[in-house]
Amino acid sequence: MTASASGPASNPTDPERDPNPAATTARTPKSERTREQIVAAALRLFREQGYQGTTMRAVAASAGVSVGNAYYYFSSKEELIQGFYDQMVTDQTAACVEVFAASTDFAARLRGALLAWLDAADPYHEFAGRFFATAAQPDNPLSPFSRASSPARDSSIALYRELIDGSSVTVGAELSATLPELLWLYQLGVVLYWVHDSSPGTTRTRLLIEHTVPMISRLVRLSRLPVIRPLSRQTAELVGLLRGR
Amino acid sequence: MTASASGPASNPTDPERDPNPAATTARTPKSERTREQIVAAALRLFREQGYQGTTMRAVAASAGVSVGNAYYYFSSKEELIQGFYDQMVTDQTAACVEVFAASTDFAARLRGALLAWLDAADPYHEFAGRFFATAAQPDNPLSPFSRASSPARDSSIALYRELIDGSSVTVGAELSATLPELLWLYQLGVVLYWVHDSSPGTTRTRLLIEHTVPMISRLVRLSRLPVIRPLSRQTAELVGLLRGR
DNA sequence: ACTGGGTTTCGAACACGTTCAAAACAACGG
DNA sequence: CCGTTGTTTTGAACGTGTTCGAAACCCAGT
Repeated sequence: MTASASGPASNPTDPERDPNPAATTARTPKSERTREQIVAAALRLFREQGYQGTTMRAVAASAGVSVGNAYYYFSSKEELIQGFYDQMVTDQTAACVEVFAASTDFAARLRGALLAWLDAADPYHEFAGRFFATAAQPDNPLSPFSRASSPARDSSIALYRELIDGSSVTVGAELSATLPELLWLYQLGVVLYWVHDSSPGTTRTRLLIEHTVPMISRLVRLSRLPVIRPLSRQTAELVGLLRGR
Repeated sequence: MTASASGPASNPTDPERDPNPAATTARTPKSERTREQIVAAALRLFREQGYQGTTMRAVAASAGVSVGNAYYYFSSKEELIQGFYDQMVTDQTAACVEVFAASTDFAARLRGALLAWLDAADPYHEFAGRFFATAAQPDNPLSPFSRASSPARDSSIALYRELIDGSSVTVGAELSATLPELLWLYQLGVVLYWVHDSSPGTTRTRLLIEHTVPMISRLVRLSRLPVIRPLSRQTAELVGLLRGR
């Protein structure tokens, strides 16, 4: 990690280099090919040698390009991780089609969605630690809250919207709008735990899911109770307040 | 960041170099002096130039030692951050003495404790991002959940125990044991938000506190209600289950 | 004083992420 | 074909975190 010479914010003019992040479509000519080769090589090496163990020189060599060329497409090593991120959302969404078709029970659907994420992420468990660490940095474009990852975030939230709407549960009016976002936050928490989970087969995380899903489900149902209603309202307000960074 | 040559776990035998982390006591001879000079220089530079902007060479020079010597005491640049961490807990605890003396109202005390943390951490806001990022790494000794930071964690949890016990609130039996730990987790969440908060004067974080403290307070009181009790119990169980990593 | 072993300090050397100026290539108008 | 202009590719060079073998220092035991 090299310091950025002078000021804090490095490049003053940033005229958007990235052509298009659309998944597999070959938008621009076949430079898209090179890009894919690089990200593929990176993910493979990350899986095999971990994040730290993978050098940019190795990625470039493995992709059959020069180091400089890798940097032409990805402005840093961290940015290569976006590939991983995208793949997670894609895989989870795909797996959820089946899950959602199987049951309308809220808890079952929530459980399924989380397990789907876990399955998709499993091969990258070791390297995910490094990933979420860098992603946790505020200014970092990879942060789950950042501008740059809003497409991934939005589609993840949309997934939870679908999870709720297709389920048999009735959500109180106050929470209805914000519940998907809350569930997304909950998933973030589970992921955070998973990252730290070194138990064989990530048993602990699965335990966490088995135990928390019923609690969430119960909470959602309770949210309509008169005693709880103010809390629901406050929660919804809070989310609204804190959003829009 | 250099790769660790061969396997994932680097050094096979790790015969504990660190003499003793006790705060300011000059335990071993006056090598302790050097250590302090280094950490002081580091914190100062971090504050002035940020984490990235501070080079190990600069830290060493500013402390009047050689680069190699700095590495004799701290095995990495990240490890220098422990100094920051320790200072936070110390400052917060000190400030809370006054806060706790001033009121027995649960919400007031909780609010005060959080604001105390905020005040202590404020000068390091920019650099805190980098800090928590690396701290978020599972294997990292700086992780708030790790073995290495258990003293800091324990004393933080103890602080919350005191906060509760000295307050006028009555906690349900099920939650009583685990509530301090839960509050510590809550604080972790606030800190996480603070790290990402770029509003002037960290207004947003203060808003978050003003809004969530009453909610927490309400939740704690509700925790004894018959409808909620099972949830409290489950929560307590969960914490017990997941602890003991 | 001298010796020997431990601790502390040094700074050159290394590996890696990143940058940059220039070369190679592609596309197109004459 | 030849220039011109824009895109892609290259690899040497730079700055930084980190390592390592050797020097300097300290201090008890003789």
